[in-house]
Amino acid sequence: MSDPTSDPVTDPNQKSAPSNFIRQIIDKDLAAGLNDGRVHTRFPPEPNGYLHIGHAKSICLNFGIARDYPGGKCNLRFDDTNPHKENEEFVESIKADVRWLGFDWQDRLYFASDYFEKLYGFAVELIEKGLAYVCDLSAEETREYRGTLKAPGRDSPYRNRSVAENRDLFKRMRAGEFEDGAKVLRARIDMASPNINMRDPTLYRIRHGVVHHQTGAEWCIYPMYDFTHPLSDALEGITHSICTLEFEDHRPFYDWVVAHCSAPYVPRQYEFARLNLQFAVMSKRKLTQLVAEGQVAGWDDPRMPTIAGLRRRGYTPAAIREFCDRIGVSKADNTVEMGMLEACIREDLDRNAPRAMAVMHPLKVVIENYPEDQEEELEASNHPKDPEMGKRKIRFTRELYIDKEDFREQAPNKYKRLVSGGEVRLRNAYVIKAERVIKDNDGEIVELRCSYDPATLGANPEGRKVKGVIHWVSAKYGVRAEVRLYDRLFKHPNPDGDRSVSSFLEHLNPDSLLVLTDSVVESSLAEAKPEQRFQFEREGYFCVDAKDSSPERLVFNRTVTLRDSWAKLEKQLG
RNA sequence: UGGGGCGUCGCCAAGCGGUAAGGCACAGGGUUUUGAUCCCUGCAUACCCAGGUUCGAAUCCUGGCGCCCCAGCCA
Repeated sequence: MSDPTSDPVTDPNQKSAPSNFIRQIIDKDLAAGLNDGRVHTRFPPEPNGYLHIGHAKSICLNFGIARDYPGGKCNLRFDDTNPHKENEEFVESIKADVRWLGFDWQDRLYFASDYFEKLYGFAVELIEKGLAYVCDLSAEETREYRGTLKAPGRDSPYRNRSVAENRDLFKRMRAGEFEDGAKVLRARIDMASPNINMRDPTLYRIRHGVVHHQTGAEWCIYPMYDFTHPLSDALEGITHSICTLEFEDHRPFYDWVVAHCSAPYVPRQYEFARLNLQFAVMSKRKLTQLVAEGQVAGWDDPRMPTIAGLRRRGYTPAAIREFCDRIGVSKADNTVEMGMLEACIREDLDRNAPRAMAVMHPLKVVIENYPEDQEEELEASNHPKDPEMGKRKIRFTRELYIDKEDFREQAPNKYKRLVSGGEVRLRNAYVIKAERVIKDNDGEIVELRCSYDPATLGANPEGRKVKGVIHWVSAKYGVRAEVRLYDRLFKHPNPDGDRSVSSFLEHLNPDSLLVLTDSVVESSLAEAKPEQRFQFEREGYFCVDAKDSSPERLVFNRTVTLRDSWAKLEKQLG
């Protein structure tokens, strides 16, 4: 426990993932002696946004396969063919997130833009073979000529240009002789194909005036994804090119490209179902919108389903990996419940987070029979089941705070906390009894006067049973802190699937963030460092905010609450 | 009146012709100085529907039904 890297749950290299249909395909390929026994995958993000939990599924799949098969490799390759939407910040965030998740691309960091020159060569090859042509149709005309889902398209009037003319025109496209949109290079396949992706898809478009984050102003023509991807895979010797279901009907073109260009290798594409999470949106367009409109504080806002957001929320890499293992990989559309993700982080943090006490809504308690000048240093264990996590000191004083939620003047019999005239155990300390309630002019309870039983430290009281245990913090030694209580960002389980509203934004949960500025935490937390995680007993798991917390002003983010059977019970009681 | 996929418990998901794994959730019970954790127990005579093949079908065949994706010079 002292060395987190020795924990099989924490170390991605010590636990192999459950099998799935893709691994079965690899097993068969290996058994058949394909690919010289190699297993080589790649994770190919476009750097046009931050990675989210859906990407984590793909990362765990691809890097997980590389990890679990002997000699397996997984490349990190940026699919950077559309400079208009991409930038270096996204490149860096993606690298950081993949690393943080615990995966390593070693020396295989690639960019599709690394291959621009080779890609150009392959395009020329297609032209030479009469399999590609320069088309002057406008975007709108191209759409018209394409036909519809049910009706075939028509051949472009430029479809039968000579090889020489195509070669010349394409060269001049590259040289910058034509304006944006004036010409494109298209594959010459079949305008009547029932598969729209085979109706002479665009290979290259002209884009002047954009600075590519990797290639600068070197190019004014950029290859399309469908052309770039299979060739990048081929160039890297990828054996299994794994992508999501929506690319399934692009596969014929993927195979066409590899077959007709003299690529050094024939990779195969396989598709799996992308992840949907309840009460979240996963499309990059929508996540970008949330950030751009300031609906959240940024890509790493703890309410975002991004890797950076989950990290800031307090999720661990191990929990996210575990989640990805548990949800599995299949081809069936799926929407996973939040409870699944929460179960994973609770499981990790229950085992690994040290305990501490923090009072969210402080209510002052004065223990009248505790001498004014007295104080004690008590011991509390950092984990109820793991003695190796050690103990810490906590200060007990005459004045302390408990949570407002833990006291009621009267309450149903099931209520196990403090009530007027009743007793309760202060965790790691004494049993106290509520003697008097002090209220302000509005009738609000502002203070409790209590007595304590000195014989109950580490011992049960004689002759009576104390049902409840509540947490507390010394008023004298406790440290004020800001606590941010996060909840789901949306109040609808499927915010972007509801056609009855004009925008998914209407489903935003107005209570997704509740900031508590007057919380008090035990003094041992004063030194807590950014990203350190704790269980605040009886409340939940919290982590020190990586950006806003400082020794002068501690800020804790709630990762997830503890399971709360009392809340359920109370609801049933009405 | 196109093409490509998918339909097994509330949510994921095994199953690959021999008689329905597992996880999450849920419900009961036990332990507990966290109403947490942990530990037991329960939870699909049933696999979208209907036919058929077979000694035997969630698995094979036929026909339906439902859902998802595709008409960017995005990925």
